[in-house]
Amino acid sequence: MSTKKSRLTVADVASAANVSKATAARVLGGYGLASETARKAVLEAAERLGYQPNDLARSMSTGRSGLIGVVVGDIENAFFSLAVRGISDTARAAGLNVIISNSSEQITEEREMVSVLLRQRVAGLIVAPTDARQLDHLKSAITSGVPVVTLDRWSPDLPADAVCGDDRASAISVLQHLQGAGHLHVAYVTAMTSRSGRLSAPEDVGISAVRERIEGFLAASDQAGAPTPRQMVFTNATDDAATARIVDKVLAQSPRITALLASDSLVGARLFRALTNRGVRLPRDMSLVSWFDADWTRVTSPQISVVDQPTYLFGQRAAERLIRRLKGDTTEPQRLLIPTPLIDRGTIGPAPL
Amino acid sequence: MSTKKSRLTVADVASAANVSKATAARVLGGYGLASETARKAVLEAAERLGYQPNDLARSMSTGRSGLIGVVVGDIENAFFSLAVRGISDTARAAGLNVIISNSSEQITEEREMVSVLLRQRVAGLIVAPTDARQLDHLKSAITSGVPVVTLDRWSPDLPADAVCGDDRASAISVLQHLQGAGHLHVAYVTAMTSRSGRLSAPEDVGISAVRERIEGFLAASDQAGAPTPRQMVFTNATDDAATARIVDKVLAQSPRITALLASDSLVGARLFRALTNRGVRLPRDMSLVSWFDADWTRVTSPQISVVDQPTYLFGQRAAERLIRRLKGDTTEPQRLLIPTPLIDRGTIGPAPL
DNA sequence: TTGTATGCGTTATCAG
DNA sequence: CTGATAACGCATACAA
Repeated sequence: MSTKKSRLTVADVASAANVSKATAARVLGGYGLASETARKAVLEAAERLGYQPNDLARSMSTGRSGLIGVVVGDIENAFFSLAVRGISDTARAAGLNVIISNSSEQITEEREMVSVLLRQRVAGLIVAPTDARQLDHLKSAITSGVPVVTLDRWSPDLPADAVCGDDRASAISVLQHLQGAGHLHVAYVTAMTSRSGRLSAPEDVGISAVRERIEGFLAASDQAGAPTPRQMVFTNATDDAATARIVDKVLAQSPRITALLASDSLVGARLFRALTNRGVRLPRDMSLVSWFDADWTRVTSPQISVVDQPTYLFGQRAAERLIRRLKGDTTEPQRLLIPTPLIDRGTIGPAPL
Repeated sequence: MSTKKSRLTVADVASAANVSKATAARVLGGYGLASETARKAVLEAAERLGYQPNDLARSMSTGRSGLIGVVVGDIENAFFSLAVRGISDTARAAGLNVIISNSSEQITEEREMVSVLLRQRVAGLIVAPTDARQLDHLKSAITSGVPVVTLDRWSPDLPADAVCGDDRASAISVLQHLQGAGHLHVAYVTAMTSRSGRLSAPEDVGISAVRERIEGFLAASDQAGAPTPRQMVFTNATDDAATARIVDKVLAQSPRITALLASDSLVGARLFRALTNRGVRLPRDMSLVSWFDADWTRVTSPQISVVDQPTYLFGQRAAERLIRRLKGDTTEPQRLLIPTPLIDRGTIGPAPL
């Protein structure tokens, strides 16, 4: 009799409590006025029947969805999953739910995911844009009133808050540190794909964080008088086999390369394995610095020197900024740079020779 | 003039195309009939205006939300983030979106998250229940018509599909393997918290996967004639310091413990660090096997022997099962056991003495 | 303080 | 084939 519909509504509670739908809605929604007696009757009825509000309907009415959308490159990567945790924790504390999706670092997937999230009427978006030159989908989100915060990446073309590491500066300071230890010939290795296996132009690097690190790398190399620094940027380190081939090239190169920079912790692990397999000893034969303080960097011997990117904090800050926007902050978009200090563990040594 | 409301609706498109709302809805929604001319007019207008459907409203109308809710113990843990990736990929391919939340392995948080997801009217739930003895919230979800699939964990009390590793069997086979190498005194180390630091009773282990592994461990120990196997289960390995204390206890114990089982890869890494710090050499002085084939297990030397839990596959299978349920499958709930083979890399050696 | 009536943007029914 | 019109579950002006 009573259970003809799938789930109960305010109307059911209202009639059970002998009040109008509006009154029941008011006390259940926690807004407007209601007498103490009415309130008690409604709450008692709701409890007894096991009423659960329908947030979908509420969102339709209010226009607010209570959802924020997140698009990261790859949730499997600890870099992002830590950031996601930071976002989740902060969002939840503010009563917001989080929908997460992956772009697999591909612009078509990123567009698709943003579109899906927009259709779900998310209140705001946190995105790690995979290509700084293709931001139209994010621009139009902003135009249509959905605030966007970019994570780990940034573009001057996009009027959105950004939370990033200080990539250019940290690349420079790492390189200077290495130069101080006598390393003139340093290579930068990234999983970014390219035809030639070497860097064409820094402008061709879609992920702004990587581009800025490379720019810093090139600037510091130039300044130290390193020859052909652009030839020292190796791309396509997408798996163990490809990375092993890069290591072979590196080891064969003359003048001898004495230090390696890994663009992220996955590349770092691949480099470490390839070097170890070839009997190269760290840091005696080769120095190594990896971006991101991943777990694995502290179980090797020696432990790996890293550029520490506190991505949980990235996530927290990004969520905080977004929440501020959702509360109506309309000040100028801000770019928040989070320091990413070098933690020199055991893989920076004096340059051999 | 034209842009008075925040976003456009079918009505806007309809009037722009000079058709009725109903007709516009039909072609935009891809249901019902429409003449070729009407269809063209509507699509053209939608394109021109930049119409984007409102999935919230659609969900309200249809009752289907197109969302599935996921509650894992900790998204930072590669075990879960891999599984989440498997879920996401599979769900997306079926046109479903995924809302992810963390329980932090605490039942109150798990309850809260399930409740939030239910209010969002998710179509189904994938949960890694943190306590097999507290499942009422999941039961009532099922009762109210929301299918549930449990991930990595399982309870006979819950009428839900489950996708798990074969924990009991793999624990037994690992122990037998160790026994074959002469190890009689083996310890099991877990991050589960307990007052005493040792196992009281297996029934007190809330996470069913861990309980089953411990049961297997105890059974195989008993059968091999190991004395007081229950004393060989060490709890509270929640961080490096606590784990180091456990290692001290282990090393001090007599008869000498010659092999360690790590309940997950975080515990494994902590054990590895503590052992290494103390100059214990693997596998000469101590053998070590960790559950989960985490990244870090292949950069140590020697590489770590692991029980391989293919959690991406766990996620895929769980999503597939859920999708099947959403399509109306009402057959008996099934428990899918996924093999978790031992990969013996370099940390199982002959027992010393 | 409470109730009535209407709107949110869809889908879906049912005459024309 | 098309067009009114009524849901869906809640919020909210406005009236009582």
